[in-house]
Amino acid sequence: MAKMNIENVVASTSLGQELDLKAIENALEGADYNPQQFPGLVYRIKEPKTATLLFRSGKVVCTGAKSLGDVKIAISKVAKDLEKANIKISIEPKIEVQNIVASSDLEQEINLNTVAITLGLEKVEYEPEQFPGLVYRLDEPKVVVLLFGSGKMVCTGAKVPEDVVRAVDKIAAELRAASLMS
Amino acid sequence: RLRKWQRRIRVSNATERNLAFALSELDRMASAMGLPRNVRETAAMIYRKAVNKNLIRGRSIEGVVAASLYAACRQCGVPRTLDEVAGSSRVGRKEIGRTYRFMTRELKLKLMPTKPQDYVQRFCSELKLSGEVQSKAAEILKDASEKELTSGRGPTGVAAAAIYISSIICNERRTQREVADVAGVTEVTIRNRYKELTEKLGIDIVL
DNA sequence: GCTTTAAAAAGTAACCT
DNA sequence: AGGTTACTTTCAAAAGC
Repeated sequence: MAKMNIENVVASTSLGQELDLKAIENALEGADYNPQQFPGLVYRIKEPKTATLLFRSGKVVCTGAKSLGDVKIAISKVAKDLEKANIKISIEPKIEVQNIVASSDLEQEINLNTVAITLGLEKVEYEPEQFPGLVYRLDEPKVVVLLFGSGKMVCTGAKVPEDVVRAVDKIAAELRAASLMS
Repeated sequence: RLRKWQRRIRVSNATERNLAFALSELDRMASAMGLPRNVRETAAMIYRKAVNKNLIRGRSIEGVVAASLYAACRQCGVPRTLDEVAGSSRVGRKEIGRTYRFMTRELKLKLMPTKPQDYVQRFCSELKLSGEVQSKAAEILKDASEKELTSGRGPTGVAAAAIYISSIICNERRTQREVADVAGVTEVTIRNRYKELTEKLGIDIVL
């Protein structure tokens, strides 16, 4: 019933050692470093298609992965590339998922104006002038869901896939309870 | 003790000075936007409430004034878009929007989402269209709403298309460009909304 | 608050033919 | 009139302004 698709996973970790970003930029293809603009070096790899941010402190942020498994694969590849380019990584990176973005579908058209007025106390924001989606903030799980007139949704802020499922189920239940959806 | 009094006087002066500045800025913007007195008074009331709740901390007076005006227009049923408000302010659209969200939250202002119908009178007046066109547009918008043709679409764009269609039906035709300029949307948007409304509401327009 | 990254949703906008 | 690209919204981490 709840077709949920993970679209993006953001995770962080640390290589446990300081990095010479200038040297890495020159050694790796696909590495961009503009300290004037941003303190992190951007390293893109094609498989899994991701963009990893490397910081002088050794802290790492991986974005773009389509699954939790891809995050591990991507970070392992980045570490391997760094070693090939002379930098030896001594520790096994402990990965922390920071955010999961997923899409889902209620498979029914929704009247956003009615939803905003009916459930519009503290958790709903709907400004069609600015953005077509209704912003729905949940406390438990602590995520934000964008609900569109088509019934399609985007859930962000989740730490684990289960948060997305719970959020979608919770919203569907609330809409049904208010007869805003069958 | 004398010090204490002097400080109170200083604070009092600063508070009064800021309030005076805010109200003059509010009046300047309201005049530039051609807003009626009731909207100005509502905005001033909202601004005073914001001051009383210390919502100005970390924000500019001009930003809070602009957001107060934006909120007042909506509360009075004669909304202006954030772009229109920003056009008369030194503060950008993005910040006015943020301040507006913050204020509605803190002051518990429960404003309804803006609807296309809220713009019909103003746009028709600027286009010098008759009450007949306004009524026709209102009729179209009512049907559009019932058939879920307004969810997620920009209210001004839907209103513009309904007015464009009505102007043709009532033989008071305005071009897409004329309506687009008044509504602050592009001709492409009017064309898209026009196509959807005529097709899904079964309106036949013979050009 | 900003800067940078990625990604989806649906609408609107900008630019080019 | 189309078509393509791009921006709007949401989220989190990183280091530093």
